[in-house]
Amino acid sequence: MTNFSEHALEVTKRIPKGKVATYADIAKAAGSPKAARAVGSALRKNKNLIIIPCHRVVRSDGFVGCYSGKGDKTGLLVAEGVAVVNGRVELARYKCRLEQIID
DNA sequence: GCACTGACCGGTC
DNA sequence: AGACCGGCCAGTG
Repeated sequence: MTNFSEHALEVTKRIPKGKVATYADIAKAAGSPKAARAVGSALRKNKNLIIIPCHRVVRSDGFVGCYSGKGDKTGLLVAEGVAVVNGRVELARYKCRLEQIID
């Protein structure tokens, strides 16, 4: 596991229940604002899937995006109280500030 | 070390 | 508003 992955996963872990964060924001928090893709790669390859709420990570537009796991992110989000409409969430409502959850 | 891939983003058409 | 295109970055063969 590289430093970037660790950081990205660590941040993802801290996303509060019922909230979501964008890949771009996580990338920013990880140290590379443009590395949104890399964040996705890290989450896809990571083995800590069980301890990481990767389903709380959505795209900048609010679209849920893809998911390597079995269940679907959309369903999990709805189960946590995050309204998902047409495969997307209301960022204005559920997006959380990573700056505040990072120490 | 090069080249391809991918859970992406932003700007244009 | 919706679709398209190129460019990001890190990981893997």
